[in-house]
Amino acid sequence: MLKELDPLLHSQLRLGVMSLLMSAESAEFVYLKEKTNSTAGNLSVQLDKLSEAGYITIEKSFNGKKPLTTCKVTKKGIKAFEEYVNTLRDYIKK
Amino acid sequence: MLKELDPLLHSQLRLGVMSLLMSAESAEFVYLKEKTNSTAGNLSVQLDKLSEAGYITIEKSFNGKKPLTTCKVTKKGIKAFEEYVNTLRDYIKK
DNA sequence: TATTTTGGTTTATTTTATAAACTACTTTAT
DNA sequence: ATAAAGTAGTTTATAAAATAAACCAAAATA
Repeated sequence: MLKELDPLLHSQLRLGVMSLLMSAESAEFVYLKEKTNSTAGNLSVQLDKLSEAGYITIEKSFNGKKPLTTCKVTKKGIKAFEEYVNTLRDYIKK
Repeated sequence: MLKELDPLLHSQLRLGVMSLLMSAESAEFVYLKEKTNSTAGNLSVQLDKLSEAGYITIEKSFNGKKPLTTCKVTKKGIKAFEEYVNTLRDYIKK
């Protein structure tokens, strides 16, 4: 029987964000927006969900006078991502 | 930039169905229902969507007196699945 | 022969994703 | 100096998707 895929990660945008964070120490809102080709609104909502779940941390600061939102994946997030990938492999391996 | 994941395949249940069909010549409704641990209603709806998209064919017949729904993946479905998997690899590789 | 089970479909509800509108501030052009 | 446009987001509304609930017809079981 196929196992369930963590619904928090099985979303194109949230998975994209996590994927980027998995290989980047930290990433800024604008960078994530560009790389995932998402709208600011959608990204904002999805980052909140990941943060709510404890998969990432969000830090708001300023870059000179502009607001700066910086995200990092947490240990919990890394674990969830790895589990998700393992589960997914059952779906996509031939 | 991350590419978009075929939304028709990026659904746990539809992906599960496709995954099973990719390695099974054909599969019956009841088998798919068990393997994916889905409800009949949800499965029925999702099979229709895959069929609408031309990713699978659905054949309705009888097994003695009981209705029997048999599904097969099409060439188009195989191609779509393979493309999906390739795109997905960019998301889940470290 | 009433009751439950099988194999589904259809419709309604909930959840999720996306888009649109808005805020607050900054930079650029006039 | 000030209007217009751009940046970096958030909030709210809408559309789409997934799921659950209700239903149907026939068959098997008690």
